[in-house]
Amino acid sequence: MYGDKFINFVSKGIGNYYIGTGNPNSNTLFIGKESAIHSTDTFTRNWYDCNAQSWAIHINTNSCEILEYFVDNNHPLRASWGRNTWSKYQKLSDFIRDKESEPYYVDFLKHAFSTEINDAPMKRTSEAEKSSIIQRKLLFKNSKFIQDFPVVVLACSDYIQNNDDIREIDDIFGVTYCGDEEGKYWYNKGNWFFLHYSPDRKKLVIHTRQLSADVKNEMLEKMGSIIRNHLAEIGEIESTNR
DNA sequence: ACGTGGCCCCGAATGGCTAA
DNA sequence: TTAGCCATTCGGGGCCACGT
Repeated sequence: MYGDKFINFVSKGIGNYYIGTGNPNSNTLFIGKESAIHSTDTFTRNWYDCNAQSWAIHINTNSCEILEYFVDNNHPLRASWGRNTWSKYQKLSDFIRDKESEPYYVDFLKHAFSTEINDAPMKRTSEAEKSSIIQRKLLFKNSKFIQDFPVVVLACSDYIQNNDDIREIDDIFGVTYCGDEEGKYWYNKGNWFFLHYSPDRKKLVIHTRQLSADVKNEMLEKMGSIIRNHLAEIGEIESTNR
């Protein structure tokens, strides 16, 4: 059910780092800033800290996480639905699969895997501890599991950089920016994304902002169609029951 | 009438730049 | 070196159009 690359990534992570959530066998990886968990929320903190351990159990028992569910009135995601990150991931996933969005329904976890570039959860990004991001970038660079996804969405804005001096995205993911004409999508100062491809064009890495409040639907729709076309071109239109 | 989603504005925080 | 200024980002509040 799970491949060696993932099993290896999980076994090294027990007691060390956060793995993520969703379907590790999918073809799309979402990388956000950090999990939005309040410092006083011990229950969710505990869930986060035990993430690698619980993946080890899933591997040993051939089970998986709950990958689809309805966000009812009592669900913590309900109040901020439409603004929070998971509702935006869901919408993007719907565009990728060219599917109508169902209100308050989560199933993008079946079709994508989600993790964070900062392994230090905090409710607000401004208060988050950011000193360990550099180590996690190295972890991602050296992980076969992370590198194998043919589509990576870096939804973490300034936590990772590609500019005149620093080419972190190129370096970590083995890709290059394909230029302003083909690869730059700019809607306003808070809505933009950039395309990067591997030399053989099989891997697409998209750099964008944290997908949460004030994200334009138009941007998600365009991003989704680009990902969909890419998956079709490399013959990865996903199977439905992985 | 009401709920939902899209959008805009505001505040807090950060980081870069510059002038004193 | 440091204070001040500005641009950027993200969460929250709230308004409004639209459809049922």
